[in-house]
Amino acid sequence: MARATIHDVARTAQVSLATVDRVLNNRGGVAAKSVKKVHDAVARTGYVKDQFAANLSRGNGYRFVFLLPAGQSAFVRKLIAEIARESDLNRKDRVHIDIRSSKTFDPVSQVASLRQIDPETTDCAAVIVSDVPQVRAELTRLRAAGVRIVSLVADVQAEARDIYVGPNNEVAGRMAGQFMGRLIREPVGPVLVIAGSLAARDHAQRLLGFRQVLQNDFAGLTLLPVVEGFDDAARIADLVARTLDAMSPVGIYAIGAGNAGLVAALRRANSAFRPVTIAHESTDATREGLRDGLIDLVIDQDPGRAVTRAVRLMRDMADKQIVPPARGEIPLSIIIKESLS
Amino acid sequence: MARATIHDVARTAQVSLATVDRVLNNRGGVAAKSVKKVHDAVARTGYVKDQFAANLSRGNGYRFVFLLPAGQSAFVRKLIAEIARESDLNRKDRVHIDIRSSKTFDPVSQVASLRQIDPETTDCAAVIVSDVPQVRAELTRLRAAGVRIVSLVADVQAEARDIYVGPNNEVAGRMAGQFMGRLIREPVGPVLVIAGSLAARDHAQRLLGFRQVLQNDFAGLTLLPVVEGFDDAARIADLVARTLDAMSPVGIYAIGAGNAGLVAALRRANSAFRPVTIAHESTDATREGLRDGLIDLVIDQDPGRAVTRAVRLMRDMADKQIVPPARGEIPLSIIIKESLS
DNA sequence: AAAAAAATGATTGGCGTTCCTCATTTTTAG
DNA sequence: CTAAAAATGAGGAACGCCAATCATTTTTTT
Repeated sequence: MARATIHDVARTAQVSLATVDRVLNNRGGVAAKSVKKVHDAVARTGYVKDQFAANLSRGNGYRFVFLLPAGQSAFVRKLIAEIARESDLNRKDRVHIDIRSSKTFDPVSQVASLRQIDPETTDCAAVIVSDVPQVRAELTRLRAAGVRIVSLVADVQAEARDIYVGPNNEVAGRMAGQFMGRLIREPVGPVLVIAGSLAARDHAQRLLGFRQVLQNDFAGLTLLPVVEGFDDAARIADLVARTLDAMSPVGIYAIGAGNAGLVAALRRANSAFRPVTIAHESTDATREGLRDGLIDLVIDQDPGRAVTRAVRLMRDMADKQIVPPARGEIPLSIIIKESLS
Repeated sequence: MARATIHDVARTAQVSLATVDRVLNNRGGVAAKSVKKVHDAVARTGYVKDQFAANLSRGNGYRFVFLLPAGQSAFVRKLIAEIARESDLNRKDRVHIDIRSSKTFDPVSQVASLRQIDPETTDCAAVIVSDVPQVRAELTRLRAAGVRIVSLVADVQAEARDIYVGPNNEVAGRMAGQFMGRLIREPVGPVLVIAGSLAARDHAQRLLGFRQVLQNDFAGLTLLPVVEGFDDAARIADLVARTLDAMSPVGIYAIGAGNAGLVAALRRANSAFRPVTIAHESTDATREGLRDGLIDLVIDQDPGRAVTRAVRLMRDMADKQIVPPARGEIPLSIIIKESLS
């Protein structure tokens, strides 16, 4: 049996095609009882809109925007590559993706970029932005204008977006804590934590989770004062080198980016003892660290996956499907030396 | 600028629409120089087929078959649920998925099921089957008849399928080995390995990887003779209980399913000492084990992800896109107590 | 009961391909 | 050079839905 069409729905609902159309695309001006008749008929016939025909007819496809932090960070570069890839793969389905950028950690620049997004010509935007009032206001405005908003990688307040696509960062921190405690053969001593910026919501949440586990399960480990490295490799290298000398930490947890500095410092350290080191994101620097035994474990949020998922959900949202929040969660992967191919 | 259509291609190629169509859908009967003209025009205009229009016109959408092992294993149940979910999500895009099953580990039954697949009415099949000659022959026959074949979760010989979607199982085993060595505070003593069946290609590969790492990096750990549990919980429970008493292993690596038995045996064990335990797949049993501290770490191949990926690739293949083999690889995730939400 | 408003029906053209058929032109073979 | 074969052109119908317009019927208001 072929699939049901609006004709079938009209016939079983005993109304005209025009009325079915009015109901399905809620153009209004339909009596309540007719609406019900149509909905019943939809249920009875098992009608599902043929998205191909719909898109073909409407003419326009999917117009998406990705708004990313500017800059050369390995993570962002990877993200861009993945978006380009995804864009190619979806071109045959009329998906058009526009990549834009705003200054990292700069709400003013972010707001400016958001203002550039024209609700008339974009169906959905995936953004990596700061969770601050001005930005939230702008997001809310866009949503009101009909642009669906996806917060990517770093979440914002729930009211300011339609869905969050990314990992659960508190869980990430807890995993880091657990592995830290267990990979240190004798878990007693100071642990160094380097964040990018504690104003970034993802970093703050990782720290929170990490703290929880250390306090509960590994009382022997003490947290040195958390330092902010602002994802700057040189600064981090210096910082790590000095801490290694002064405090002899048994563990290092690098929450943010700039891990080339971390690896460099560890490589130069001339002590026989090497702290258990955990970092985030699979990049050239962290993979090199893993390979050479300088980093023990990397917690990765596969950007390819996040992008694929984001595009998928954007399509579904543009198709007016209901998207449950859980569908945005992407699992974290753990990478160790052995996972490198 | 709107996207190019075949009309644009025809115009810039200076040929008729009919010729463009003949070339693009290679119906033959076109002079070599016209073919070239068309291809050039495609390149020049940046023409990409509008899959919506194509599907609408052709009438039929995507007809896929999943062939799974029968039985009540938690993994298969989850797989089925994920396929159903994916099927729902894709219905609007005219994807129709048929789920069938064959007796587990039974090539004869598998061949029979494969024979049931009608090349006329199916575009692509994703199968979990044994990698044996009869099955391979049947797969090859199907491929020749125009059915694209995806080997799911467990691979088969490359010639017998179009692409493998699943994790790299040797890497999985290596990861297990590395964590085994590092999570045991003092890595000296015997390690118990339980496989489902060493005839299953995925299990054999995991064992291979595990062995490699233990031999190279953790010489203090010795492998007890590998036992086959045939994914049977009762048998495994008995086996584990007896080994715990007799050999006091410092580690247990459960390669296959039936982990309810493993957890039960560990729970009943009344020794103060508990071996470091690593298992595969996130199921009720393994999650319970993690939560209660009986299992230390689970290596998971997210079935949802495998299914999503499989469907995506099946669509791309049905659309006659070139699909690079690497796109089938799905990463492994590591689950510990802390990852449970 | 008449007038106004609301609801519904009927119909049309178009979206970009696919898959036809039939006519015409060009090339090749004899 | 003619006949046959090959290549090309021209055009139309269909796929299922959308977005209109205009006509007609039903309901509500005065």
